[in-house]
Amino acid sequence: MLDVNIIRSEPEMIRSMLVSRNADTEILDRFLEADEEWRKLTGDNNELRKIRNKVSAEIAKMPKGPDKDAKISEMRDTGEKIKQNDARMAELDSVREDCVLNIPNIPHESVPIGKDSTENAVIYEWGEKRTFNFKPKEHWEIGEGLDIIDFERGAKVAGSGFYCLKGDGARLERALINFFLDVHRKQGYTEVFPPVVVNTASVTGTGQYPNLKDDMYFIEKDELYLNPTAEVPLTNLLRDEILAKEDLPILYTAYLPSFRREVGKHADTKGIIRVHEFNKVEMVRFVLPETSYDTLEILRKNAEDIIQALGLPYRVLLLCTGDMSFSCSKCYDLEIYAPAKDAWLEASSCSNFTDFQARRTRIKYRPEPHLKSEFIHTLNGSGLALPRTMVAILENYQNEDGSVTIPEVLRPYMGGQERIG
RNA sequence: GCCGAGAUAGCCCAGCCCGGUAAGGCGCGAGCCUGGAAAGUUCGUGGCGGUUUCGCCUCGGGAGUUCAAAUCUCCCUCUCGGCGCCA
Repeated sequence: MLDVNIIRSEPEMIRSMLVSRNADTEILDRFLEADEEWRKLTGDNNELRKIRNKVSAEIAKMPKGPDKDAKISEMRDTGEKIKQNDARMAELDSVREDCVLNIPNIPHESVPIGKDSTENAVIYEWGEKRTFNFKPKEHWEIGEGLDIIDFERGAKVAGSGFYCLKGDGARLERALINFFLDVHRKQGYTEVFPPVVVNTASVTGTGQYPNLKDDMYFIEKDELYLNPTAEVPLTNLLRDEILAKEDLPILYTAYLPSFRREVGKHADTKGIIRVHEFNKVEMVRFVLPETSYDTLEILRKNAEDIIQALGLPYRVLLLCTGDMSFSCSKCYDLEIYAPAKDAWLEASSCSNFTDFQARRTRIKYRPEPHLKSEFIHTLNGSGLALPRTMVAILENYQNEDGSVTIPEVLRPYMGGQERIG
């Protein structure tokens, strides 16, 4: 959510921002129109209330009689007028809120202008792509060959888009989760195990609601959403809190299953690249505003360290305005190389949300004692999404006989085992 | 699921029965005092707008009654306790 003062004072900047993000500008005009009338009525009612407060105090002190009755009757009309204005303001306010909740964050000046993912900037590549002296298999072939991924039975239990890991596959998943969390703990994050369901206030706070609401699983009876990303519960842990300046930065990490309905998305339906339920380890940072862009670089490094430790080739993308998600002002994607299709898989997204989420969640700090509290900045990065890391490991570490070598850093988590199969 | 008790400023808490400017304490900050500190004392310490001394809003959320609601009525949410059920 943007500061409404910015929308009022620089509407043309907001308009061109919306265009650069492929968003509809009609929302801006709707806001400005509603806001103008709302502000006028606010002023009117302020004035009417002032009169009513004053006269009510006089009434309290007046003796019974026609003078008093006249005042009361007068104030009855004033009260009626206030009530009418309030009703109109409530209408306008819901328009304003609807608009402001649907206006995306303002991209940082370093973000390239572009219409879609083809215009993202590749910052650099890391690692050597392995050369194979045989034709590398797809991850699902490897997984099924080793009986460590079971698509059919996963679908039997929960439906299409759900899968099951077995044996060393399940152990590898657990090893990765533990490894990721251990690394992040050493990087300074506090490990958290939050709820897997989140309420509407939480998904509104981080910006998934309303614009991504159809992509989340919703439990109607309890009005709860299945967690779409641990960014939601982690960020909302501190919702409506005023933090002490000396407590910042606050760093949380969590392993949590994530659920996405993936409506209308038909690419990558084979394998585990795009599924409805996946595990993910997430990092969230609550920081002082002036440090957030430097922190984004650190956050990205925190995620990169993991991919490097696994020895997987990857590249860093700086997303352009047209491809960035709703809440962020700047975002890097980390894509791991998958040799079977000669493709890059997005395994991490590291974003600075500036005060956009903090404003929605009302997370503040006091710069100096007794000064006005201000919104903090929030950042979030995946470290990492499990299925795509699994794909990259299976494909990059596969051997000609169908077995998979376990990356060295994971072996301590698998009882010293060196290969699967 | 049933019954009961609660929700008031950063924190604690009074006011509610009986409607009329939200009291007090803690913590924090500033001034006075002091050689310095403590103690003492004065002031400040929710939000928005205007910017000297002003106004409006704010008592978990919403609706209602009233000239006037923290206070009365109704609905909802959350917390705590008891009972029930339960991995």
